Amino acid sequence: MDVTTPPPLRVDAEANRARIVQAAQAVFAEQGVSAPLTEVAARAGVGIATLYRRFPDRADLVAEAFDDALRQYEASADLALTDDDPWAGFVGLVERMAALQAENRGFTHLIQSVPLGRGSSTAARGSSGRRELGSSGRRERGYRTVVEVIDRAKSSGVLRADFSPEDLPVLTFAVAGVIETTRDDLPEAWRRHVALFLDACRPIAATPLPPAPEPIALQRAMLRAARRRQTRGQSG
Amino acid sequence: MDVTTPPPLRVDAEANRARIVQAAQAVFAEQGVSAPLTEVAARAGVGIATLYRRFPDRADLVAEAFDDALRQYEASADLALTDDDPWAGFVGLVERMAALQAENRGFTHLIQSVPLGRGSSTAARGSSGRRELGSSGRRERGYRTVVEVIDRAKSSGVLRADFSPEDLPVLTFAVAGVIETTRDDLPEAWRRHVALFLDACRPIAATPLPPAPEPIALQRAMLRAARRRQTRGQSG
DNA sequence: CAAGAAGTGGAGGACCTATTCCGGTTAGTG
DNA sequence: CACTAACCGGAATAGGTCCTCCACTTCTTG
Repeated sequence: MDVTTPPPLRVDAEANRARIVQAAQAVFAEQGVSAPLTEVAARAGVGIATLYRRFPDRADLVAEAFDDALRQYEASADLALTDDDPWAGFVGLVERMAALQAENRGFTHLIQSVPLGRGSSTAARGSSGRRELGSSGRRERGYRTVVEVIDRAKSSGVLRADFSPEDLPVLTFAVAGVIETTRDDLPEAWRRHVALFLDACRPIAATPLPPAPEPIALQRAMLRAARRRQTRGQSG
Repeated sequence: MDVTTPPPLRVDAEANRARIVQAAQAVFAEQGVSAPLTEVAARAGVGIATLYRRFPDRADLVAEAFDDALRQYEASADLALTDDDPWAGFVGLVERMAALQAENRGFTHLIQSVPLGRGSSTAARGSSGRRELGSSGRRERGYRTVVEVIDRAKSSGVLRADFSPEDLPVLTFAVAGVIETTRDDLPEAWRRHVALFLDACRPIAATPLPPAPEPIALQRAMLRAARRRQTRGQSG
């Protein structure tokens, strides 16, 4: 797939492209990925048509705009695995993920928008035009590391045995709900909810739980949510 | 305030009014309180103008449409207080509240839309035209009971001492986030998150927590969220 | 049963965003 | 420097929702 490399852009076009991505980062961070594209174009100082020519699909723009954030996610997972204390690593990971969501409104959307393993829009083009690891690949690798962090914590006995990797995406949805509602007036409210969640993760707190979500269904749910966000805005 | 009772409606108007409320219940439950009012009107079999004449403000319609749900909330709290086992009462309350959110998409919005103590749109009119306890009053009484449930559980030593009544509204936001994302593909996913939350509520799980939200700021956040939902839809 | 007050429906104006079209502009090349 | 392919910006088209206005209909009452 993708045997032909796209022709390089004219230098002015490449510059505009970069400015669009930069503007998108700012706008999406503030308003989420459903922000009006006209605003992205305006902030980039280009016409709306230019934006559409370069990114026919909003998802393409999103994927590229959040490459940095995704890198941080990846780094967070790696860092967690590095920690000598498996519990501290797990806690740090969970807290950093939530913090990323709080800092960057679009991160929540991204982490759901690019689930593990898709086919299309995988290759992102860097500012130089070289091919790089796409968002999808990055997200996938990140998730694999997360699973390792969880496994390590479980086998060290510091994380309850019935904890499931699928619990983290669900926490992501929950944190998104808290942040969405409290962003302006209680920007730190999510911390306490996360802290409670972490208390529940210790073996000593364990009581029987309802079954963890089916991974495939979870993925479907995330995809559907992403699609919803994309479709929205064009109406209500 | 409100010294003059509004004149009674014509019988056909009263019938239409009832049909609008009924339609609103169904539509809001399915789509949330930001659902297009044209759909409510259509399902009620009346013109859009009729709806607006009777409910100039969307919030008025919401308050009345969810009177039943609010009654269930109140009943849930009462029931929890009745339970012999303070812990079982608390657990039941939390689970029922989340279940109400899952069943009725608008409930989440309502419980945030009518916070403790406002002034206006307090008096709802029953189908007979009599004045009744308004949504606001109902919600306020319900919340008082919730606080009692929490206090009882804490003084019995079955609920961690640093638990705060404000943690429940925040849980509501979190559950809303989970349900919003998983409704179609994992309709039961919220149960596990709630179960984890409950595990965290036991004294044995307690570790130091970040401070609980300021009640006044929490209320502001809820109001703002309600306003956001109201303003939305007219654009994006 | 005949005013006339009360109520009704749907068209229309105001917003907002997405997406395309096209005449004008500019970087790159020989 | 001249020419062309690539590029650009903004206007225009296409939805979708909110809310108001107004000519028409239907209860109610004397």
